[in-house]
Parts: sequence; C-alpha cells; structure tokens
Amino acid sequence: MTPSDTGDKRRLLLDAAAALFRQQGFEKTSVSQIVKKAGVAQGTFYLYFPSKAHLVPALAQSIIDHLLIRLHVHAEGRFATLEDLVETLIRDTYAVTEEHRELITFCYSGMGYFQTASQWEAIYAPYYAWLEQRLLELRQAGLMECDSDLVYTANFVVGVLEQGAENFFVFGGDRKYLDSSRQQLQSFLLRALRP
Amino acid sequence: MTPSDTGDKRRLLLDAAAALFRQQGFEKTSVSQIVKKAGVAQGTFYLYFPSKAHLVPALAQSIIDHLLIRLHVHAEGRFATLEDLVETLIRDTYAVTEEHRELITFCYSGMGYFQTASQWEAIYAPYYAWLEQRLLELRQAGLMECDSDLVYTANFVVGVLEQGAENFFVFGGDRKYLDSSRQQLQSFLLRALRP
Amino acid sequence: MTPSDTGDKRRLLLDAAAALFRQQGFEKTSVSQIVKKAGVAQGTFYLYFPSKAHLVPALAQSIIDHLLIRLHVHAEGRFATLEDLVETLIRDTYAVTEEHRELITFCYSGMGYFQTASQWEAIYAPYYAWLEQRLLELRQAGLMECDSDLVYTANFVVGVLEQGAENFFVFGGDRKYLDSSRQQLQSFLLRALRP
Amino acid sequence: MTPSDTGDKRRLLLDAAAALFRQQGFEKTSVSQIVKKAGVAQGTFYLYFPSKAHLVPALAQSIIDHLLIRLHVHAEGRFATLEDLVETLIRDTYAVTEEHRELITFCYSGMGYFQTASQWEAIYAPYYAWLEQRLLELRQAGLMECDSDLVYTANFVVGVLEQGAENFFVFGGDRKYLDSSRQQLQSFLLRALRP
DNA sequence: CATGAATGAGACTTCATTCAT
DNA sequence: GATGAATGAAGTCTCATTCAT
Repeated sequence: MTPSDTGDKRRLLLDAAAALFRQQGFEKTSVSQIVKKAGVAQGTFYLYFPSKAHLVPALAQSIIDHLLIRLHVHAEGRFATLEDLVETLIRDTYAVTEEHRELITFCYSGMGYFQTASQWEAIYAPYYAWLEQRLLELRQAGLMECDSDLVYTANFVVGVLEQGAENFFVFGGDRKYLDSSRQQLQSFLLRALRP
Repeated sequence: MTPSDTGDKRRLLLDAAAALFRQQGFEKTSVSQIVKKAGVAQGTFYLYFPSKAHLVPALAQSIIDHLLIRLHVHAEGRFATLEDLVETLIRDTYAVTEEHRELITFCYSGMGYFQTASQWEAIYAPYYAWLEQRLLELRQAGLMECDSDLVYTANFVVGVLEQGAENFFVFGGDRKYLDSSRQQLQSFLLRALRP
Repeated sequence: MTPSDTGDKRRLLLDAAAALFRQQGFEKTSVSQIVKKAGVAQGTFYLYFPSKAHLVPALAQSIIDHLLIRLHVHAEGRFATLEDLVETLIRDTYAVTEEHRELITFCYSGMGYFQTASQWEAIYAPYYAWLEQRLLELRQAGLMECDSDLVYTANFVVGVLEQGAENFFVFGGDRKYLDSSRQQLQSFLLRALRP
Repeated sequence: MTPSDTGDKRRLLLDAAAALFRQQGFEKTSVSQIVKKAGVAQGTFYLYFPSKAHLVPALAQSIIDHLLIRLHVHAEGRFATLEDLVETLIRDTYAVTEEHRELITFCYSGMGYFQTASQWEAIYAPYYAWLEQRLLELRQAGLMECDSDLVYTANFVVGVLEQGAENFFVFGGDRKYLDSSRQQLQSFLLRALRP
C-alpha cells in the first residue's frame, strides 16, 4: 500500500459506490462490487460504514455540496438585479442537474434509506439559507416584490427550477427545446418575483 | 369461486402491493408478502405480472389516476377565474399528496424500474393536457397573462405545486404552517400567471 | 374443432413433446410448452398421460417403431446372404440414428424416468426378435457361424451398430470418415458372423 | 477450521454430488441436498462452482479416470495373446460397469450439460488410445487380423463391451446368464479380431 | 487495521398438477 | 371430454454481514 492510500479508504469506498450507483442504482449494486472497485477487502467496508444503507446520506450530502460550491462560485457577492439572480440560478441548476442526473435519481430512490426526513432537510438547508439571503438583499434594494414570506418563496423557486431542469435531464425531454425552456422559466420566475 | 372474485385477483394483488410498498418501500417488500396479504397463491402473482418490477408502472398509473379523478370532480366545467383554478389545484394537490404520501416516495424510488422514461411521461401526460386546457380557456377569457408558452407554464405550475405539497407531506414539514404555505403558494402562482 | 382433430389429441401431444424434447431436452421442456404447441388446454394433458414422465417410454417406443418400420420395408422377405443383412442393418441404423439423433440422447437422459428397466427391454424386444429370426434363417441356410447363442449375438450386433452410428451422429464425428466407418463396420460384423 | 479442512471444500462438494447423483440422478438432486451432505453452507457451493451444471463434466471425468486406472493395473505390460486381452477387457468392463452403474446412467443423462461434444470425446480419448495401442501390438505379433483400421476396430470393441455389460448392470438383465454372456462375448470378439 | 472465505436466510420464479366449470 | 385459472412446493442463486486469522 502506498502512503497516499493510507487512511483514505473511506473516500475510495464512497467514490466507488457513487460510480456504481450512477450506473446501476442502489439496489442492484452489491457491497462486493463496491469493494472490488475500491480495491479493498470485503470486510474493510464494515470498518467505515455500519451498513450499505449508510452510504446513501453520505453520498447525497456530497452531491448537494457540489451544487452549493458551484452556486457560490457564481455568487460570491450580491446580485445587482433580480434578473441576474434568476439567470444564475437557472444556469447553475441546469448545469448541475445535467452533470449529476443519475445521482439525482439515486437521491430520490435512496430517500427511503434516510434514517429521518430531517436528515434530508438538513442537507438542503444551506441551499435554502443561501437563496433566502439573496432574495432578502434584492427585496431590501427594492428589486423584488415585498409581500411574500421568503421562506416559502425560496422553496417555490427551487421547486420550479428543479422541475424545469429535471424535465430535460432526468426525464429525457427533447434537447432542442432546452433554450426555450430556460427563457420560459426565466419569464415565469420574474413574473412571480418582480416588484 | 364467487362471481365477485372473478378477474379481481389482479386488483387484489395491486392493492396488497400498494399497502406494503407504502409501509416498507419497494425493495423491502417481497412477493411472498404481497401474495399473503392478497390471499392468493405464490404462483398466481405471476399469472398477472411478469415480475415484481412490473408492479411499479401499474401502481404509479393508479396514483395519478386518483389525482385526475379528483381534479375532474372539482372541475367538470371551466373555471370562472384564475383564482378558482389555482385554489382548486392547491387544494387537490395537497389532498392527494397527503393521501398518497408514501406512494409518491415509492414512485420516485421506483422510477428506475420503468422500462423507459417515456412510460413515466405517458402517465403524467393527461394531467398536463388537462391543465394546459384550463389555462388556455382562462387566457382566451383574458384572465391570464398571454406571453408564455402554456406547455412550459403547465410544467412549472405542477413543479411548484408538488414542491409545496411534498414539503409538508413527504418531508414532514411542520403542519402548523400548512395554511400559510397554501396562501403563500396561491400568491406566488397568481403573481406568475395573472395578466 | 375439426372432425379430424377428434381423438388424436394424444398424438398431437406426443408430437409436440417430441419436437420440444429434441430442441431442449426433457427437463427444460414444460407441460405448458407442450400443450401450447399441441394446441390443447393445460388440463387436457392429464387426460392422456398420468404425468409428464410417462411421455418418455411412449416416445422411446415411437422411435424404435420408426426403426422397425424402416427395417421391415427393406426386409419383407428373407435375406439372401449375410452380406445383405449386414449392409441393410448398417444403412438403416445409420439413417435412423441420423434422423433421430437428438431423441437418442433424450432416450438416454430419460432412462431414469422409466418405471422399470424391463419397460425399456420391452421396447427393444421386437427389434431383437426380428434380428434373431433373420440370423436364424441365415444360420439354417448355412450362411452364418453356428456356435453362438443367437440371443447374445443379436445383442452384440446391435451394440456395434449403435456404437458406430452414434459416434458420428451423436458425438459429432467427422463426416468425411462416414464411408470408411460403414465399410469397417461391415468387415467387423462379417468377421464375427461368417461361418 | 482445522488445517485438514482448508481448501478441500471443493472435494467435499464433488463427493457429495457424486453420491447423490448416483442415487437420484442429476435433475432430482438439488444443490440444497448437496451442501447438506457436504456439510457446508448453501452459498459456499457457489464459491466453488458457477452453477449446478458445472458439476457434470467434473464428475464424468473422475468416473472415466476410475476405469482407466483399473485397466492400467491389469495391463501394465503387453498382452501375450488376443485371448488375454479380450478376457481382461471383458472382466474389467463388466466390473467397472457394475461398480459405477448409476454413474454411467448419469453420464448419459448429463451429456446435455457438456458445453461441447468434444468435451466428452476428450474424456474418452485416453481409453481409446490405450486400446488401439494394445491391438496394434497384437497385430504386429501376428496375433490379430490385419485388414482393419484400428481406430474403428477399437471403437467397435468398446461398443460391444459396453452393450454386453450394460445389458446386465444398467438394464437389469438376469444375473444367472452373466457367465454365458461373458463367454458369448468372448467368442464374438475373438471371431471378429482373430487373424 | 485489514482480510476474504464462509455463512444462511431469503429472494424471485417455475411448473407439474388439480378441479370447478 | 375439455378447459385453463389457480395452486404451492421446491428450485437456483444472491448478498449483506461476520469472524478467525
């Protein structure tokens, strides 16, 4: 074993699991396949995870982390206009959804393996918090409607974004309508959020 | 065999499966459990379904059918106003989502068992068609914005509705906010759809 | 049902079974397949055969019948010489073995399904009786050795004939040696049987 | 686990399978029975054999090995006379056929499980090679007819030997005729092979 | 920490046979 | 005689998990 392998067996296992779940889903992937791909022994798996099901929250977390990192890149500071925010949200949600299409399906299908529903909420919380904060800033600048409760509004916005993106990347919508989908989505959100 | 039994073994199996999937999910439910609950022999299952996986599309279909029946009940004729439509959509979507909460999770998790993505789309198609038609009628009556493409708009509306409802019933949101959730959702949709 | 079908269901079932056993062997062929191919109902099978296993002796019988019919065709009367008999035996054994190659394998593999070993002997008995009679006639005409017990001799002759033929048709011997095989077989038998 | 157990699970399984096939044939023997008799767990079977069918060639090989070992014991050197050879062949073929009667049936019935016919030929090849060599030696010593092609002759000899022996041990011929069967067989072969 | 052979419960599915019509 | 839906025992094989090394 090379020094670089030492101690990163957990990472090795997670990556192998992610790759296999991506291709075959959770149930059709066996621990044997995971350890083989990770290059560790069968028993070693249980040194790092109490059971196969404990992989699901761990993986879901790392996918959402991915999404958040991407969004933060485009939004270090505040957004100048509502249009800016909406455009960024659409671009990044579509990009991340496309990139992780299989893992999103996996997260849905794996939801049953979360110990509690709140575990799932906890994973999403930072995303909502970030979005609420951005909306608040725009409202304070008079760039957004000011009647709604931002907690709900953020939730609804995420709902439309995911619906739009998944339509294409998860349920195989026709790509030639991708651009119009984005434009229509933009208009829809702007109508709902504009002052 | 009494006449009433004739031909309803398929129904018996489907109902038993739905009940068990509700409690334990797809993977943890065995065909043995299903036939026991349905009160038929093991082999009888395979007279009606080629395999356990073939239950998934069949069940998803019956949930959506449920939703559509409910919506049609409330909407025999046209809707007089946009507010009417939105209120009905919210009420029925929330009701059906609550009623079928576990089966919705099941549908997500079962998505992998659909032979093709189009099978899933086919199930949803009548719902979208119905909603587009209603929106069109309102637009023609001058009661709705008239810039958007209704195909997309219908899609986005369903996205927000499901996001809102699932927040409570699937992900265990706090019920005391249920009413404000509905009101906020109503406002959000009206802003997006109003002329 | 046409009049011509009436009463020949047994034949229909046997033919269907033979065809399927030929392709897939006894164990891999199900009664469902047989009745489907025969065009009768599932339960009808058990009107004609007490069980699936009872098909085996019935089929073996009809194969041997085939062989006997063929031999009788070539030997309505007596054989003029030992050479005539041996030549006929070789030609017909090879022909029938080639024609029924898969069913011969089937008979071997089905042997375990005979209720008694004597059932198998009974099937072969007319063949042996016919051959013994021919050998006796030749011996009486002074055209064959006269020391051996014809019961055994007939048995040994059949053994060599089947060994020779099966070598080609069951165990895929190289066909280009087929003619020499027949010639060698003829010489071998003539040496063993000649006065 | 004691050292003596190490690595012999495959042998344990093979022996258990042989014993059961002997009694009940291949199809009527289940993997459950095999592992129970071998004293290992169900899953362990599949650590050593990809499927139940993979037992057949492995076992057929070990039976033929048995026969060859026995023949070699009686025939280290050459045979002094044709009579010697024929007598030995008859004695050993009868003995081995009697000893392995059920496994011979099994080999026939298992033939369908060989991947290729040549797999079966390969198993028999050493037997034929040994016999051809003995015949050649006798011919060179002028003790055998010298017209025939020994490849075929060896094949025919085996055919008669097996036919004679199986008549008694596989198809339950009457044992009181066993001795005359041997004598008649000896005469038959000597007539066919003598110079 | 790490290994991997062994475990054994249990999954899905098949199929010979029955019986009410 | 004919039907075919229903039966349920039994089969093969998988796989998460353990434990002696």
